[in-house]
Amino acid sequence: MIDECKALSNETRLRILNWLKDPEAHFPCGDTAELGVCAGLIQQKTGASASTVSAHLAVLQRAGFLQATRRGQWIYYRRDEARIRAFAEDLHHTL
Amino acid sequence: MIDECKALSNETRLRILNWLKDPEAHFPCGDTAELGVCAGLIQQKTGASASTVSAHLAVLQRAGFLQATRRGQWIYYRRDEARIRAFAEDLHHTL
DNA sequence: TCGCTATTTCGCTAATTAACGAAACATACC
DNA sequence: GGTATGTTTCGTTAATTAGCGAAATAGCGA
Repeated sequence: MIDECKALSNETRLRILNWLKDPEAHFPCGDTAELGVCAGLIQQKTGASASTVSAHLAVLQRAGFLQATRRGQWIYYRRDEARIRAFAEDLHHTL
Repeated sequence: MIDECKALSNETRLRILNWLKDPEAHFPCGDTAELGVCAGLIQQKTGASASTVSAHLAVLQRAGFLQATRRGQWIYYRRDEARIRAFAEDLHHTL
């Protein structure tokens, strides 16, 4: 629970999660098939450096909110909706 | 939302919130009338220093999770259930 | 293998958080 | 006012987080 709360304690990471809720709308010129959105597009949209965004994505992945799939030199990220929902409900019950 | 998530990103603070869910059960030898639990009892139960616990309680108060009432030299803390519930639901909708 | 692109990891700096003991402040009593 | 207790604030140290640029790694095509 603490890792998840820490993952959500950052504006950029909240934004990324929100964008990935509706990839087609937020990444119109990207191939956002069921694999998700590639790291490069996410990086561009945040306006931060590639290394910073990579670290953010890693935090979100470690918290269980994102799943990653490598396809060649591209890595696609998508939300793990089940984990996100489970966390939200768990938190609701814990508080 | 970020302040709230940060407030929850600490084991001791989570514990305090949980204890204050049911004050009578967790603080049996304390006067836990509707004012809540006095800071000294909370401090003792955490096992941390008074200054540390004071800082934790301040974080929880700033996040809106706790309300404080001073009665003479004692300060009593209680949960703000409405704010806690609102945050949990807001988070649920945001994620 | 080389050159290129995509991405992560590393090294660094700066800011924030966590914890403590001491000092300061708030309240009460004699 | 002096003393005592409860609590917060301050000053300090240590750990963690945030962000960057450079270096390293991963994958691809010629």
